[in-house]
Amino acid sequence: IVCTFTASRVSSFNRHMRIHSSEKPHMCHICLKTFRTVTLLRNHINTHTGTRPYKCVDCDMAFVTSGELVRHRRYKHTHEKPFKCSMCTYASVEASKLKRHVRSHTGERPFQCLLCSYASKDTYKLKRHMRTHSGECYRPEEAREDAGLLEGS
DNA sequence: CGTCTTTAGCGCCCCCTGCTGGT
DNA sequence: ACCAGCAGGGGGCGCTAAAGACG
Repeated sequence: IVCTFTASRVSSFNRHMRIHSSEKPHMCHICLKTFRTVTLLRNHINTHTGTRPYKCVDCDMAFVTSGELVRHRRYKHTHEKPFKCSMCTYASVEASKLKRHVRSHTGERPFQCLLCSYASKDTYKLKRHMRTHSGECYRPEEAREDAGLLEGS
């Protein structure tokens, strides 16, 4: 594996290289999940305890991380939308939302249903679609065969 | 070097809307 | 006409991980 990291400092490079190891020395005493840094662990424990140190000054919402607060403020208060679509006037608070939006231009449908020919532009639409397969008389093998997805059949 | 902050990303859920087929 | 089911587009938040910044 060739690591293309281009950090200017050796210390940053050394830290980066640690992500290639599975070393996660900091364990949550509640759920036993482990984390690479104490900061990550602290944030995680806050999700257990309900501690939300980052409070919005314009409403009563509060968040575990500063990033969540910034995003909330963009959505609800500042309406800053840094991610602009190059093909229309759409703009979004989050990059992932822009990515999802762009698929409405390109028609790309990366999320294929394994049981029929339907494919979705985002993960949740596929999940929602899957509910239509969960009715009575549902037989996955038959459905896969119908979709031409069973090998040797 | 360790910690805090910022940025990036995935996931989950919900809402509104339009289409379609059954009644 | 009305309604239910379904998919498209999008808003908002939960949480984790990596990189940047700093004492």
